[in-house]
Amino acid sequence: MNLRAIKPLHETQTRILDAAEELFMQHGFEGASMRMLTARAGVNLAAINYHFGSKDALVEAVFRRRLDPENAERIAELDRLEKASGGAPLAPATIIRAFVGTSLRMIQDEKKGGRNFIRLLGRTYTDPAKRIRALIGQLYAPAMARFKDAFAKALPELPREELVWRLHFMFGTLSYTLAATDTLELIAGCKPEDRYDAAVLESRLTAFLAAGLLAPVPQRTGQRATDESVKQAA
Amino acid sequence: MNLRAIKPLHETQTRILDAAEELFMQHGFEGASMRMLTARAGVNLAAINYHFGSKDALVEAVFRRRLDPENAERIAELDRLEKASGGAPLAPATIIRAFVGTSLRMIQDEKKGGRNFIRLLGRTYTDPAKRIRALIGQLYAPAMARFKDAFAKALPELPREELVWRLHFMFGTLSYTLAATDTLELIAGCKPEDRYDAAVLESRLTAFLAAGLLAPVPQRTGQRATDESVKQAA
DNA sequence: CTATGATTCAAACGTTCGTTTCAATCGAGC
DNA sequence: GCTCGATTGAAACGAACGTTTGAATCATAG
Repeated sequence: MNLRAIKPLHETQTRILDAAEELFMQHGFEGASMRMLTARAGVNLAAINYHFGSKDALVEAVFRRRLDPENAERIAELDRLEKASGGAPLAPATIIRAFVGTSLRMIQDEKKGGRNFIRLLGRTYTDPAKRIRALIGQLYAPAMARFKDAFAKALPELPREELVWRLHFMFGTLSYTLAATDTLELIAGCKPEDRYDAAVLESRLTAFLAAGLLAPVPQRTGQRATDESVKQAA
Repeated sequence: MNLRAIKPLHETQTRILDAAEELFMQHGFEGASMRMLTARAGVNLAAINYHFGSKDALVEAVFRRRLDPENAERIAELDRLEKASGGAPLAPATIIRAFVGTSLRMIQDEKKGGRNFIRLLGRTYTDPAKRIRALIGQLYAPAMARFKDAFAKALPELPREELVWRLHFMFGTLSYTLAATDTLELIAGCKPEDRYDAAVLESRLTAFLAAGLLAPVPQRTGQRATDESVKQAA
């Protein structure tokens, strides 16, 4: 009674999700219209509302399809690493590589979304729509908490507040790197064919991020004249 | 013949630019409609087309108003530092601080746009619309080239390709940090009142970025199985 | 005061948006 | 073969979009 339905249903839904992934990345969520999406997917205009309910629900489905497995994999890898170390704290670079590597592996695996989705994801972190950022945050929260604990265990001497900031910086570097396609050409001519070589990029990113994470904690000399400016902003 | 016109003309245009800065940040360029913008600015619906020509031209004006002076200031500060050093190469952290500091100073100075514009800017780096990214790139290009040369002089031993990547990472960290408002709360509870204390943030960011910039260059062991994946992506 | 050019105003333009409707089509179960 | 729920199809919905129009209003120069 349901076997019959699964095949073509899954087929249509998948085609819509694939088209949405690509067009959302190219034009944004508001810029990609229902008519563009359905035309690209080769389905009827009404199919999105029929299968997903609304355009907003489609956006959520696009992210859930990729992020739920990805973050599960991320956490599983961290579990594996900690189990293998037998209770000894992991090296920070190892934790970084576990987090970064999972994202970069998506680039190479078209089945997991490839570059399309990962660039869409990078752009969405800073999307102006609060609803969308909230969705992303919610999907990332468990993995984020898990990795934060791992870092705290690996760096017991680093002040908690400084750690939080540095995780913020690291997440920013990763998401921006995955999203940006122009800055690199802006800074200097860059061969695009090795720009997304995931293994090389993973090494570069891990080296950069690990060094930043382990940077000496700056003495807080900067607090002199800032109180008033904070107050005026309130 | 023109003095009379300057006052109210400037007044209306400024009100529109201020409203656009805020609403573009909150809703994005497509999400903020002409009717929202003019209502917030307290001007007639036709005023934007009258004074700026089109909505697209308004977007460009919003960025030009802030970025042209900002990047001029950035370059001037670098000139000043190099002149003061008397030909000796600058410390990388000094160059970073010059770049980062100019952005962060905007946060504290409402006359220069304050948080509103700087967050709008951070979000725009990854905007899906090619036209907008091209505009931002064009406005940043001179400052970018200038700072790239300064870093190359400060780090003669760092391979040029690695430097370009690390500038990419650094620019990403900065722009994401300025844009993101949610990730920090996601990672851990964070007192928002010191989140945008520019002086403290400048110290944190500079320490993080300088460490990343000076990280050991990773040996490129990652190139083993990546050739095929590069080809399949082409 | 009158004439002139700049600016504001209310109203409407045609287009496109996301969504809905309802008939047509499909495919398995009795 | 017929029935019935699931899916697709073509067409239309009202709303909102960016833009344009032409008259009204304003402030100055003569």
